[in-house]
Amino acid sequence: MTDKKEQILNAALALFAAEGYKAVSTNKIAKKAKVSEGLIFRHFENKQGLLDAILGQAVDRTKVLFAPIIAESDPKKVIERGIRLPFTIDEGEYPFWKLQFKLKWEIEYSGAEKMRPFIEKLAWAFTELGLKEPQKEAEILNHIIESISGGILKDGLESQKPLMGFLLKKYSL
Amino acid sequence: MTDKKEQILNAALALFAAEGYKAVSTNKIAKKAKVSEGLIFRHFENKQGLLDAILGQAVDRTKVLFAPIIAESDPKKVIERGIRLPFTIDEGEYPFWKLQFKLKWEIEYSGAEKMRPFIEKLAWAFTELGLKEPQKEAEILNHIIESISGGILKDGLESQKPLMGFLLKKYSL
DNA sequence: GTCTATACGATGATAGAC
DNA sequence: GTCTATCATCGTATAGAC
Repeated sequence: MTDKKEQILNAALALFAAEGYKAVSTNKIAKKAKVSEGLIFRHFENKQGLLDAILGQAVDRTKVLFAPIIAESDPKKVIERGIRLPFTIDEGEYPFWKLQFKLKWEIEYSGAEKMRPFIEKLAWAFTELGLKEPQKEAEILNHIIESISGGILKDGLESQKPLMGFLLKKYSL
Repeated sequence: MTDKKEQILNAALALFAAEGYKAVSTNKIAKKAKVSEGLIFRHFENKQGLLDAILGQAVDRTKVLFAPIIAESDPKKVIERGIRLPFTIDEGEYPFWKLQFKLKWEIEYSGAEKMRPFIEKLAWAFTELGLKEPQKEAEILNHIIESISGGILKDGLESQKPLMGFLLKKYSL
């Protein structure tokens, strides 16, 4: 944590999440990390390498996030946990997830791939519950969850909170 | 159309939508528009002014887009048109709307304001149809429509098309 | 591992001629 | 209205000393 390499990573994540990848200069990162600018290039070769280092965690962090849902064997609980998911993210992790949403539009960077296991699990749950078109139910619910997540990341938890209880009722949980 | 100012506007819109505001240089815009770089600053003062000129249309274009829905007096038709909306956007307008989505994350730029009349109309429709929590129903449907729109803009119409018929059924239309 | 100094192309923007 | 030439600054990246 007091390691300079860590400081660079933390500063870069915070700045990229707040202002975007292109908008942030290595100079700015160095200043925020209280480190010389050259050190960034020693550790990460170039600016892209710095972004890659941050993004390298994304696959793992997404897996961790979805793990309890994937492991769940009760279909109703799968839906419930899915709906609750965006509301249970630790605020300290907001910058990281905000960066994922930003990059989805700033560069091509496919976040869709990482959602697949989650969507499939939702589809499985809807199948178990006897819904007619489980795959499409799953995709719609995923759309809702993704859009709500975006809303939380952009406008704060409070802006979306009323929707959680409503959704749980709507999916009769 | 053959007007140089128009050429700049068109080139800038296409490039901003494809690569983002920060990522595109005035030099690149000038080359695409087949115009001298200096002319951009004669017409728009600075790069931000060029973006503002493009964004100036956003409020009006959004109004035009929602106008038929706002004017609709049959609540069922309101829901139906809302669901169909993202699927009926002219492909030639994709760059413009893609830019709106991009900027929502690249700069603060509130697109939320412009959606309000639409959400309120949905809420009115759900009220007419006797739903328990029309306001929340409206916000959820808006989330779905927004996320689907994003999907179309990012991955193409085909990626989302199967969901339209399903949604119409789900809302029993 | 870390810092200072610096190369050098790109970028937003201006001045002046036509 | 439009172009060419030009500028100051910023941005990424490297070299070399400690």
